[in-house]
Amino acid sequence: MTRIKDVAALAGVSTATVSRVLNDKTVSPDLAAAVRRAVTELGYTPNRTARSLRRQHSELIALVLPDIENPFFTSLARGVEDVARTAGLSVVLCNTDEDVETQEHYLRIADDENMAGVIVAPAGPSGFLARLTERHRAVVVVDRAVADDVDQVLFDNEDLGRRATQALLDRGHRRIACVTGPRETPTAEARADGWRAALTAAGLPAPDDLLVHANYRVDGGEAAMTRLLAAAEPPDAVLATNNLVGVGALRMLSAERGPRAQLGIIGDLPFATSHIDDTFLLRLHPREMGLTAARLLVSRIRGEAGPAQRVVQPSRPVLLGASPS
Amino acid sequence: MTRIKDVAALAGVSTATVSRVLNDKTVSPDLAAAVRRAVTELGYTPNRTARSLRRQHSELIALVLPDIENPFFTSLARGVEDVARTAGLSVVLCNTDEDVETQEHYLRIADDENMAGVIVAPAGPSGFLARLTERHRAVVVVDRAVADDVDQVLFDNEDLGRRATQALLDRGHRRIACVTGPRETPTAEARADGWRAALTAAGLPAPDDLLVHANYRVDGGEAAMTRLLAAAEPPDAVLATNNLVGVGALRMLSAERGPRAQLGIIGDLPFATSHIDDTFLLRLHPREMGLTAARLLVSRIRGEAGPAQRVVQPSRPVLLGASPS
DNA sequence: TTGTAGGCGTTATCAT
DNA sequence: ATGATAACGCCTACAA
Repeated sequence: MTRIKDVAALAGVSTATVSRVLNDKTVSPDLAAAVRRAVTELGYTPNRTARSLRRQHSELIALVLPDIENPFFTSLARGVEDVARTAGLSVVLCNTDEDVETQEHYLRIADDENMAGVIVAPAGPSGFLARLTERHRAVVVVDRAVADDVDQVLFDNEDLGRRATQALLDRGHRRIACVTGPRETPTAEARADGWRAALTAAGLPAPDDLLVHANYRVDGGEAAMTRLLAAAEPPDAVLATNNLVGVGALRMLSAERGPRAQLGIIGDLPFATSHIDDTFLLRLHPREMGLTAARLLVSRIRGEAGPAQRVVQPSRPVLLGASPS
Repeated sequence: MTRIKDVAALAGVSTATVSRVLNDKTVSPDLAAAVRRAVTELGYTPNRTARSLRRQHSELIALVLPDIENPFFTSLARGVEDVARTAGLSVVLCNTDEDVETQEHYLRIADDENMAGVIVAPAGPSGFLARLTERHRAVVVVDRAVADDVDQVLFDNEDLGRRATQALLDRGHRRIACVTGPRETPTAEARADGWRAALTAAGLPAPDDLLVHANYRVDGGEAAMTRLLAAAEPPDAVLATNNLVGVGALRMLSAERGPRAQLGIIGDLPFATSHIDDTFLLRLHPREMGLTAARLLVSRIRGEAGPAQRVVQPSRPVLLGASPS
């Protein structure tokens, strides 16, 4: 295992000089050259543990996500990675499984490992970030709003719900159901609010039996769709407010015979196994949300950022059908 | 920021004693109690950077994957996580995007961060593990065989290809095509070999025009299926040798009118948007592969493991249709 | 510009 | 069983 002192010995300089070369401080060209030669010859790379102990922060950032199996979040992760790598940071992905304790666990590790910063899509209620912000750690929240005074990158969820519903109205549908997430989930509620607002604005009722609170996963979408299709007065269109319930809804619908309900989905379906030309998609581009969040975090780590800000991640026009991926 | 010396001061002992309590060494009960009280009162958690500098290894393990957006690998990651957490280790997920250089980058970081071990599904040719094994780091390879003398958890890929093909033969199909990955990809080749072996064993030809080397992603499956369906003599059954090309194949097939080819897929389709009762699935259970790999890694980290071994991850009987997820 | 030396927070060795 | 202390590898005053 080669250390900085080995490099120093080989180059005939002090460890301080080696360190300076490695960190682009002022060193005379000839010595710098000698050091670099020694570095390549030995294949030396600095011990990051020692470096981060000394500097009081590492070159790692934590990306804390509630569900790593959801393509929305993996795509977001790709965006974060792209920015981080060009900034010389490495991304550490942590999966909380929507569990507040696991989330605490990972946030604590990020802290104890002196990580440079954290990007988190929070599970559960807010307030958990106090310890991190108190320690002046760089923190960016994505996808789900919190009350804390930190940078946040969010969708305008009510607007998403409204626009997706409007697209269904524009197609002439009048009895439009909404499948959303659990009552305690703010994004799910906001998107459902948008659905309600759009219907109301169009002078239509938004009866309770057309709003289904599912579990926001594939099986939730299946169950909700089954229930809606079996109703006395089935809807002629359905809005699924996230990608997973959209998958479930589509799956049930594909088995249906006779007149099919029109489906609208807020989200993307990269692994659709059927052509979905007849489905409205309001694509969210989570990758760009990741890019935005990472850029924000990097500037905060570098101390270039001002007061905490909330960025509303723009989304695109509603599309009919999905281009693959 | 509270340090071990703060705890020591509050408990009226030396830092050495605090450290001993934290690491379950022998300490008199009363002093231990005092220390624990001080720890909770201050909310102290050890600085992991300092700890790992001293101990020469951290409590992190790296999971280096070629494509974090592929559900196969996210599911594998979940398995690794489950074992790691109960062993007191935290998982760091790294995405190489099938790029050898990026892989090198992350493996180097794992080394420089003194991580306790690495689980890697290798991108590109073998030999890249030399540095890690030389340094006696704990390493487990998953999914893709390498020549290095390290623990490996693999499928018997040729057997997978054979069994999946046999299932199609059992259904009476005779003209069976195979859509697999690029020529340089060993797992893709091995599964195709299995396809060929099954056909040969059944006394059937395995002509070149029935074997398509696709790019092993969704669009590859689409392109391959398009080509096969447009052929002068289209197959009456198609084997897709991984989940992503399976998705693409299914997508094209779902648009097809008239007599549909029977599809067999090696892999799972957690996000299928259609009912796929008429598709053969040979499910791989990547989560269990992750469990196996992580158990192996943990025992190696603890020094309990013997010589490097290759574990063949069992798979299940071919299923007709998929139960969701 | 370069070198010397102290310290980041923890654990392990060596006395007691 | 407990405490003082050195060491892990690096960076950065400070001195020269």
